[in-house]
Amino acid sequence: MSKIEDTLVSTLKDIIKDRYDIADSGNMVMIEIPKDSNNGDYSTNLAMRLTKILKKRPQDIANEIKEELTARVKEIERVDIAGPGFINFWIKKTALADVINVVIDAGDDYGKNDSGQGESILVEYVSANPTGILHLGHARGAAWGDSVCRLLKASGYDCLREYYINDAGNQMDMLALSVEARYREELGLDFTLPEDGYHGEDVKKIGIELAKEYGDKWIHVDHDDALKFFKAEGYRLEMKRIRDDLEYYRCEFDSWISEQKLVDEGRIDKVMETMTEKGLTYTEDGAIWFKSSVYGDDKDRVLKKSNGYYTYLTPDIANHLYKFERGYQKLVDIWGADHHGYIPRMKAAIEAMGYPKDSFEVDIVQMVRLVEDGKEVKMSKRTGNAVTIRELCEDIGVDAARYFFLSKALDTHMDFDLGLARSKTNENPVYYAQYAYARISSILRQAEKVEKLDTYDLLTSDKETELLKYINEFPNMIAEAAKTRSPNKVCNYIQKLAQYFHSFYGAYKINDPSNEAMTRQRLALVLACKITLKNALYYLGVDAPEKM
RNA sequence: GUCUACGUAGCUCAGUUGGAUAGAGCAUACGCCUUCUAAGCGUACGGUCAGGGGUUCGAGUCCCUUCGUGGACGCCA
Repeated sequence: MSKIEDTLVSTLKDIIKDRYDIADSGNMVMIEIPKDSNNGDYSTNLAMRLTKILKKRPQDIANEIKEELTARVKEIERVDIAGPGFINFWIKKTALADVINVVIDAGDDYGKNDSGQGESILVEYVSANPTGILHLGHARGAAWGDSVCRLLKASGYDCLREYYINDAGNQMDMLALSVEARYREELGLDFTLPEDGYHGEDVKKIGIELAKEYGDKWIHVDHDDALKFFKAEGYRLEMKRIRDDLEYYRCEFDSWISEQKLVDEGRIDKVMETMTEKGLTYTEDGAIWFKSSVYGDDKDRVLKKSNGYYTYLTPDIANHLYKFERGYQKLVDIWGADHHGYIPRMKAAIEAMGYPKDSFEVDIVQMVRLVEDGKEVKMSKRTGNAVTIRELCEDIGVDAARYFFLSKALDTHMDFDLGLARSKTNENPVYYAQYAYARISSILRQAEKVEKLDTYDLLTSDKETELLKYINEFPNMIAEAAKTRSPNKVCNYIQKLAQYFHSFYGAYKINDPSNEAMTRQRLALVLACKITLKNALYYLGVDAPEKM
């Protein structure tokens, strides 16, 4: 929260304490920036909220608060009571401009805040199986998860970005068989690709690579050894591809958790054991079931199949418990919409094992439809398969891809307009924002000197005030976006900031040799604007170009 | 059929624990470059917040219901 807002809130709290003896334990006192600037620089609905407690008319309460407020806060220029009891206040222009020096001093750190108060939070995202290429379905969740973590880190959360690798299930055996088939194919031998196997280009390439490197060596060894080899190599090469794609897409991870490692450390058997000891399981039809319906799931779920193998659920429970065991207070997973029905059973497991139910949250990524010229693009033209992340980014650029995915709330079905993302025109929001940045950079390059000043008394026009107020809001917005895990708020902010800047630019000539004092003050404002815009783009993982 | 999300302007979407006359961008129409990046700015047009009911000082927001769309309903992962 900025200095002025801080002052306002704490003063309002003091006032209701002193005058009405009401201690604000939660967030009774809130100030907001009215949508309509005729309603003040800031506004509070405090009087209306107190009306029930005090049993007085909101207008009367508002008037009492107004008196106290004008007496106590010197930065306030004017206070009005409006509508049903809103208290609106105007801040002295000179106080608003203080933000310029705050921004310039903070630099890359402007926007950082401590709203997270060190809460530890583990975010698991992407976690695609190492059996195929990352495609469109992963791209939205990947950009989202990455940006959410950038926001959390900036807001003082202790955040760990984690990728869970499903490298132990029977899909890995299927991968081995698929790789083997492609290997044989490349060697010109007869082969059969399993029906449930992986038919993608990626596996085919792995077969070709292995044939090139090893010749027919793996045809002549013991078949089990060969399969072990194909599994290991398939896994290694698939993971390498995934990591390369994610890096290219600017998604970073702090931790890669292997399911196989959980198996080797005995964590899955341990979970099974503990759940049984706690009486959470029963045996039926030769399988071991988890009484998940007791904890809110639709029905009970199998943990161990009658053939003795675990289902997908059991290692995943171990995966999540391991997060708690490492000391994380809060777990956030980002899952595709097709896993939606899986949430209740995982929540059930977490609750059953004694952890608070709401310490685990899942953000669901709704489906994305690729659209071009008004028609849905289902398949890649090149490969005939699902469109991959890399293919998408090579077409429209990483900046546009990330920005588009981040600009819509995660839980809405999204149409991704390829033509729009590709276009380098004003229709495209990414270019709108980046253009503003390039324009700012150009202005600053041409200036003789840009520096902090002691006073900004000339920045009093509506357009300047608008910019100042909005720049001042930035750390609040970041805190809010982190708390609600909503990078789309940052996109909205960027669009509006760019708009304010473009409008300001259109109204005034900034480098004006005939008015040096004004030029210096405006240049400092432009610099603050540049820093804010750059930082905002950083939280999205989008580049801020100096030139376009 | 059951569960779960979503439904806001012609299109794509915002809308911050319920607040003031529901907002942007695009599209459409009309203006603005001998001047710091026109990839820009400005003006206008555009709404039964899917329909209905309820909760209250106040509902796009919360609850119920109908309709529509997507997804999930395996001893798959």
